[in-house]
Amino acid sequence: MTKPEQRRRTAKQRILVAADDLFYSEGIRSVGIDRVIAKAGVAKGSLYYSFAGKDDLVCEYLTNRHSKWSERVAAGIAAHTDPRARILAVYDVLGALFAEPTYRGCAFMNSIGEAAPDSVEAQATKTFRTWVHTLFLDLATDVGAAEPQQLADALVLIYDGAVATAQMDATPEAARTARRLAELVLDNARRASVEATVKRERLISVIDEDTTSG
Amino acid sequence: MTKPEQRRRTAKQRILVAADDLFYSEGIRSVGIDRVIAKAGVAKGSLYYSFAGKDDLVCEYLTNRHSKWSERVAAGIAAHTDPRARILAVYDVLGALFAEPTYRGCAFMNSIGEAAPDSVEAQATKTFRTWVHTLFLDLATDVGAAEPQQLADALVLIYDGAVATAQMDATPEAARTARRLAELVLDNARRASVEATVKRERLISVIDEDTTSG
DNA sequence: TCGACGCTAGACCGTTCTGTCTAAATAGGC
DNA sequence: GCCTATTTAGACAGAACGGTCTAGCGTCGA
Repeated sequence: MTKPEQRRRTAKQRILVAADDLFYSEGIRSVGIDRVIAKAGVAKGSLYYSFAGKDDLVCEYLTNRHSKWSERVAAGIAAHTDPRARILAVYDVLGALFAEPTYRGCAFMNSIGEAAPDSVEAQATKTFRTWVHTLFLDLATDVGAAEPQQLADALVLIYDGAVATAQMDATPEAARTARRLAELVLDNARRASVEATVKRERLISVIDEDTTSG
Repeated sequence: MTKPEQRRRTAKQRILVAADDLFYSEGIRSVGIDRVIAKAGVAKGSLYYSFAGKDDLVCEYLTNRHSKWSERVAAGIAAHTDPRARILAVYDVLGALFAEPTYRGCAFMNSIGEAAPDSVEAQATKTFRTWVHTLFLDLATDVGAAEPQQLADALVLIYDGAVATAQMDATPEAARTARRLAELVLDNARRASVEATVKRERLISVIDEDTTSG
């Protein structure tokens, strides 16, 4: 048994690091097993000792991408307490991501573009999307929106738009545009929420009057 | 010389139709030459007689996608005269696209996800993106925005977001969300434009007073 | 000391890939 | 009918693909 704390990285870890780099920057189908093991500096047998096959490696690659990204977003959100600021923080984290020279879009978006509908990529993407939607629905609920689902849908679309625009135009500026858009949507949602509250209170007072007089 | 109008489709045309279907639905790298010619019902020699290679075929596939889509968008815009309605029409065309059962996202987005930075896919995508930006900048200018570039950036991001969301969540609903967002952005831009006009007029009247009194 | 575990080097297999080539058939314009 | 352009079927090449297998090496816990 090797201890988890060891000086030199394990072969499996080095494979995952190499695969992450290559798969993300060049696409999954474009990168062969041989290139992964060459970059990792391991023997072919090590790959098939640690992974059931390429699909298994791809699955771990996407799973790691998911967990690392969700942790990063969670950290960005956790830096704020104000519900509105917590939402906008997501787009700031995106901005930092876009600014990285290695940025090449969403790993899941890129993977399903070259994968079959029933592939491991599709499954991982489905899981990832569930996380995205849950994230924004929770945030939209916390901000006290009159229609949280509608707000969440808008925020998800803005999120996706930022990711896609930043990739295709190779500019981190998309994050600022997304943030501005999110602010606009939040302002609008707050206005709608206030109006709904006013309406409700008016209705209550009418009922009260009615009850009192009746 | 064969006339362009002939009963039976040319081998090249049939190859292009088959390639479009396969490349779009399964990804470029995932689809081999053999599958294309099998679907087209032509000999392998016909493919290499009409195209320099797979890259050339890919290039024509993307070029055709670009021209067909830009024509479709142009037609949607042309159905309206009001500048605001012309902008919103783009998202309605997207809605019709998303509703098609074969929809699988943006062909360019999918292609660069699996391609090298200096590939024909990247080149075609660059051309496509220039068209997207020009389209929205022209529309934003026509609507009389105070800052057309800023408005165009927002509309592009909403466009990209709709395309990405619709693909990843497999729902045409994204087009409606995008349209609502676009309306919000346009309302805001109009407000900003009016305010800017008021400010300018105030400034002018101040200068006039100054000139008269001085 | 020994055996299990993690790993290595590399040969090897069958398949699939893009692309070439040959040789013959089928048009259509003149 | 002739000439050229187009198309056919299929063998073939060379490379890359995912994956298997063997033989052996080091390390570390029991």
